[in-house]
Amino acid sequence: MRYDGAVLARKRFAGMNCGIAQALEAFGDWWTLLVVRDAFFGARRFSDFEANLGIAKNILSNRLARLVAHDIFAKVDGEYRLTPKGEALLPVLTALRDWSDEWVFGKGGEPVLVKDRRTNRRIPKLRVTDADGVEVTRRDLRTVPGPGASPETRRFFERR
Amino acid sequence: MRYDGAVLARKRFAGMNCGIAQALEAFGDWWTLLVVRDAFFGARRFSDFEANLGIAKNILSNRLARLVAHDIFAKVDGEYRLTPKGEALLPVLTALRDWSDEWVFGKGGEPVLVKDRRTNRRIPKLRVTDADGVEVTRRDLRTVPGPGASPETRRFFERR
DNA sequence: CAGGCTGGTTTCGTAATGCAACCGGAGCCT
DNA sequence: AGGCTCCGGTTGCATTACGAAACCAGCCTG
Repeated sequence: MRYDGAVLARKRFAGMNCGIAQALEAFGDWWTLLVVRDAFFGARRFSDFEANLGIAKNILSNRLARLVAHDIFAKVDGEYRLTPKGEALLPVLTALRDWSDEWVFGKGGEPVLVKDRRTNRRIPKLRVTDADGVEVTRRDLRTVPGPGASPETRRFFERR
Repeated sequence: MRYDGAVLARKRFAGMNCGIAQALEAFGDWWTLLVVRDAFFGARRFSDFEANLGIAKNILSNRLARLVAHDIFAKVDGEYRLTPKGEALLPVLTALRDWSDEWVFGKGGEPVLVKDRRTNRRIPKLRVTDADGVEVTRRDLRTVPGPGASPETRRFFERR
């Protein structure tokens, strides 16, 4: 299946001036992020993803095409490989797993553990910190328009 | 609209033995994470979300109900507030923004900047590190079944 | 008590999903 | 050559979810 650019563009956020919306445009549906996850686990071929996920072939085909279109996967020698842009999703996947380990499964209920291959020690949870490395919460943060802010975005922050 | 538990359950992954799938079960569609983002920006009332996102009322109603069902929001005095479980999504949102800032907008194109309220310095990007604080990549990692792994999950890792 | 605002629910057309069947090429046998 | 069987899809079609707009019920406010 060819990626026609319109999938998930129910209401297009492709032009939305927000990084989170942009990220969701690239992999913001049910399957897409699971496909990426499997790629991190080592899946490369169409049949790898198909077997691991139990996804319908047409949907898988569409999602892979989309990921290639977004330069998250590259198709070489009939295999789908993570690009640097795709590899850069590691913190996203890690944050999601951290969250569910803590709030869905709870301590001792983690279905998978991620360890350092050499030291065999667990990877610590991601922390949002200030420039000095001190952990911060939502209340310590201030969100301001950046250099790429649209007029609309600026207006939004002025209103607040 | 009442949350009937079936939304997004095209194929239910609610029981899937994977944290990422679990996270997606809670907020795995287009709008839901944007609703959460807006809550982090300070939105509390139905009309706040509606105005910021331009979302249809029925969809918003459904998503809010789902977020309440998943204990990410709590409805108190007619307002939707982030629970601790919801606040814990900060690293997820941060990871998504980090990624799009780097790979979609590029340096100097960031639509929004997140700063420390006191020091006014930017929050550094999230890094996946080993136990000593050294940044690691996908190739440094090994994924193993955890204490909560289902037999199916264990089999999957044995096969590899 | 008319009118407006908030916070929804209902209706209904449209778009995405997912199952199953089909298909074309490559690599074997024989 | 002829036929078998994977692999990697595409096509067709029924089902389901999504989303825009209309509607509605409570609560203020004048």
